[in-house]
Amino acid sequence: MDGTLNIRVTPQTSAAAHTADCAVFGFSKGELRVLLVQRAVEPFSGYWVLPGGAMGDEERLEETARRVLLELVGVRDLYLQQVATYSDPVRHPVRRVVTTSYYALVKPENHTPIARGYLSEAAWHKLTEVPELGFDHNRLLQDAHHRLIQHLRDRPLAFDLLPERFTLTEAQKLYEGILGESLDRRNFRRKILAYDFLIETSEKRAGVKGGPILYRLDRSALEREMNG
Amino acid sequence: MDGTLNIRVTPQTSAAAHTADCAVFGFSKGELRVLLVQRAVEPFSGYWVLPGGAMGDEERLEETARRVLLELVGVRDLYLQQVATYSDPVRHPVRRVVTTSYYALVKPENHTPIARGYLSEAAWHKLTEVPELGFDHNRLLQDAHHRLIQHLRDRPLAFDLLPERFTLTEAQKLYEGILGESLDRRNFRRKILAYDFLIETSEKRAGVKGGPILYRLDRSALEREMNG
DNA sequence: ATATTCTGTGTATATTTGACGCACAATAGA
DNA sequence: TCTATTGTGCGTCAAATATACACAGAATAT
Repeated sequence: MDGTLNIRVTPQTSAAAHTADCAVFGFSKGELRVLLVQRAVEPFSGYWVLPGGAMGDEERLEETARRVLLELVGVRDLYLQQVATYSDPVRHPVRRVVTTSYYALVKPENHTPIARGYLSEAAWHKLTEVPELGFDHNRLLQDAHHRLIQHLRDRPLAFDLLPERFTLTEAQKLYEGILGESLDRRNFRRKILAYDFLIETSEKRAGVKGGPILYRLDRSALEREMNG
Repeated sequence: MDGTLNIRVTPQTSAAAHTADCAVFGFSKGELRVLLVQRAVEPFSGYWVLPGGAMGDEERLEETARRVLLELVGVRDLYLQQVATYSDPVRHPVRRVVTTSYYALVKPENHTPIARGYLSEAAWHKLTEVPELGFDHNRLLQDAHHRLIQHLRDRPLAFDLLPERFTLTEAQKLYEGILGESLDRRNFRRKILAYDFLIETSEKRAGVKGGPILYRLDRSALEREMNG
């Protein structure tokens, strides 16, 4: 695709590498966390960054993101969403790298991240205590978080972060953690039950005062809600 | 349909070309239109597509989009927004091309598109009468339109398409054209005036029954609204 | 047992949204 | 010039939605 009046010689064969970077969010101990990895090689050796990797020749970017996460945290993500593409020519100090960012949602307690390859560490960080990241990843992370909040406001989709059975209070804590604000218990309950993809089970959670009812997700109803 | 068998070994050095494609929306004669160009070369010779071009070596994708539009329709866009990145390995039949789509808003009456380079035609099409496009551009267009509507629902940003002074009815027609639905005149008025970036002028529009009041945009207030 | 803590439910109020009627202004046509 | 027509400007009323808040019951802790 050309047709320019530019004097540029080879815009066609511009060969920037393309990567996919993932903001993997997880919720544990009442806080939203993000999975970061620490680089052991230059550039930005010693810096924490979002996990990412180069797009393969036969791969779509989403597949790249999925593969990278699989290799790193050994999990098939429950939710993966494209956020944006960053193409500043000097965002990578060595060579030109265009990156497309995704956000993902996983359950941290299920997956202990392992540092592999060029990484020296991999760990969950509280979103409120994220250090200065390598490259432009602070910005990527910020944009991804904004997008997550935006999506969550429209339609409930964070249920993948909850266990198979959960109480409404647990769901509320999850929402509060992601949205970063506290919600009224009764209003949250009413609103979330207004959708009809929560199924009340006959079980109650033991060890908690009040004996809260356990709910489970009606996946088919959720699908309908997401599409319709 | 192919030609290039990839024997590439290292996914790191993957060198897919990267383009920016633009869904340029314009509003005229009460309808939302999109700027399409007709290809005169293979692949998809004779097909209409979204205007686009290859990213230059020193260019960010948004600059590419801006440059392509400048070269094609000779206009500095009023609004340009990234939509998504498409990376299906076979979305381009000849070689691998990743594309990032943008949508733009311009005033059609100000700019007569000119077909240049590899193009045989360039014209505004009613959004309701878009033909089968080359590549995956029907999908790109659809996604861009969705994004536009989404943005318009959140915050008013289509005022750039209006003349310096305009009546509320003109603004309403614009919204209706983009959203594809009719709105109640009085409710629209109330809602749009609830924001405070419309300044009532002392002038009235002549030649129109009712003598409607002309408004103008308070750019600084709009900025505040968009950011805050 | 008794106090404590958390869950579950209802209700009253304020705000936002949607539908609609009517008078006035400017034009168009006789 | 006078009248009909058409579109604007403004207000009202009802429905839906969001927000704030109070109390009873269940399970736990002492």
